[in-house]
Amino acid sequence: MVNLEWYRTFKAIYKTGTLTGTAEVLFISQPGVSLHLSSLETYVGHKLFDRTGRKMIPTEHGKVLFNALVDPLTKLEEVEKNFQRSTEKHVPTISVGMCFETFQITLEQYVSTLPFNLIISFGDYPEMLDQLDKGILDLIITPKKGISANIEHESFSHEKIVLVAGKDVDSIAFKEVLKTKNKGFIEEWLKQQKWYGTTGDMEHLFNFWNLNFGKKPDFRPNYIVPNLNSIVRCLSAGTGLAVVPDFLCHSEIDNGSIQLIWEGDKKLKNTLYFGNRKKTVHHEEIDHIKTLFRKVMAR
Amino acid sequence: MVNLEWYRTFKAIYKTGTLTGTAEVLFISQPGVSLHLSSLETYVGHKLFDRTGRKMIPTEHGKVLFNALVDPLTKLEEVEKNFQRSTEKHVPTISVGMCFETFQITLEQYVSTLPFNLIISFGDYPEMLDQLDKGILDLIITPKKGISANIEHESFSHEKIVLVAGKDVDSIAFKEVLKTKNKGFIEEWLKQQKWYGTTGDMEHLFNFWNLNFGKKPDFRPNYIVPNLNSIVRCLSAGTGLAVVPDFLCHSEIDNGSIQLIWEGDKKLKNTLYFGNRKKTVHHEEIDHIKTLFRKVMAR
DNA sequence: ACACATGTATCATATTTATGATACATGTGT
DNA sequence: ACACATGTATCATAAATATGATACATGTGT
Repeated sequence: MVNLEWYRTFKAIYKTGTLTGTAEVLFISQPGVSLHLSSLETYVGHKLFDRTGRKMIPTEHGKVLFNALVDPLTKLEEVEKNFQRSTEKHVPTISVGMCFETFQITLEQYVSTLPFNLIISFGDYPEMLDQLDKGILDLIITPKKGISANIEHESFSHEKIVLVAGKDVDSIAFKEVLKTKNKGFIEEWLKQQKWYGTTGDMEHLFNFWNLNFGKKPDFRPNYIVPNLNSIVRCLSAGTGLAVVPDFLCHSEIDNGSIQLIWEGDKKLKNTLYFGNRKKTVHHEEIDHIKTLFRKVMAR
Repeated sequence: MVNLEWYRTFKAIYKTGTLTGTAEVLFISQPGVSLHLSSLETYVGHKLFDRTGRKMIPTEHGKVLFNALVDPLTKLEEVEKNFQRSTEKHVPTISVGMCFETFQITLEQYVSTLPFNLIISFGDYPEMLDQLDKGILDLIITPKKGISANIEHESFSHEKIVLVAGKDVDSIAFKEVLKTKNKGFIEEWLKQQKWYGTTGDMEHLFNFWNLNFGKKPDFRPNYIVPNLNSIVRCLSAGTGLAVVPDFLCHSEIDNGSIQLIWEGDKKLKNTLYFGNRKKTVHHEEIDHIKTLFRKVMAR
């Protein structure tokens, strides 16, 4: 098996052009460098440098190898810097998992202001929970609590799944229909309208329909757009209906570009939780993000 | 300095959960694994695993470290596979440098059909030439020849920098103006029109104007779009003028959605070259790409 | 053309690192 | 509660690796 140190030495030779220089850079002896290189050359089965008078010139194979490993190797060398036992703080990286739509209307606007690095990861909730436990994620925003003992959940807001419409939709007429309390009428009126949906999940629409009409919706949305925020933007154009979490369109409802026309007979409401490991070295950063969330969600 | 092998061992411990298992996976002894881990722990200054009865449980620091290094480390471990002295061929990766617009109208459509991996790199020509020499690129498409002895150039096509217009532009009128051969008239007529430009370089327009009017253009384009292909698409809508390389809009000119209204009094013409290292292990793949280019450029 | 500066390869030797043997620790099943 | 399976830590020792000294090679400047 190739010794990873050979790679480091190889890269340094490639950069410095001499074994002596490499030795100085890596704080090892020149014969050691020579040894590393010859070991690597033997291993890969190709000469990697042409030894000219003063300089090591990479061969074609050397160039190919170099390109194959510079990027990951450089990144790996960087890792060390973040772990030196030093007093100087380094900028940590926080990984947060949530659904795409939530990110767009909450954190996105603040990303550039964060005093640490951020990785947003989109995925489904059980997977996110697993990754949180494994340490791949540091914080998740989810409507479903997990059961792991290492993870603490904290509710911070609610989402209501509601029926919204563009401002040009005749909500007065719909109110009249609602007043009849006749499920058949209501359903029929709704099915007459133009509906929006997303490529991925129809979960909200299914649940909403199921809760209010006791069955699956027997129609397909007329327009399929990439995500829930696209729906909100489309509705803002004037017409159409969709079932979405209310917090995704608070501002649009407030300024009148979208109407909340029905919260449902039985209301569909989820609690939103923060989830993070109880033990974490990133409490400060996580709290920072939580604060931003609370600010955005409290309107 | 950390020994990169410690990382490999650390990752394996994280994955297997035991030192013994790690030893088997890495073909080293269990005490060796123990040594690597304790060395790494000493170095980073934190315990990385809790030793429970049967399993190594990563500590918070262990999780953070793991996340910091899995990706690059895994990639680095992959490198080895591509260099084993084996008879089985592996899929090579070819790096090609060219300008963004050229890529879009030539290679883009064939990318999925290539029997090798491809990395397209966009940059300026001198830099690309340098990277070609260093082995970071394997092939470049450029209008400027370099001088390095290791690099061979081959002309394969030409580009004419021409004045094009949307189909609704009154080219008959412009022909009349051209007939006057009065530079002032021509310039005036052109400046009356709506012009397109790109965010980045105005080089084509500058050169064209300079060659035909002996000065810099004293107006700014009315519409600034991201790249030359955007210009072509915008012009296809009907109106507007732009100076672009002809090969970017061959098909649009042919089908009449764009008019080539002036090649200039003095023609602005570049030769396009392939550039690659004379010594390369990727001749076959490079020839494949060259063939595609010749096919696209010959119309 | 020469001395010199710069750089690589090869030794014997020193140091580091890995190993096998084994003691010790902790869950598991009866 | 006990024996046993599974796993880690710690030795002395073996093997691998790194080092300093030095020979050798090749450009550079006078």
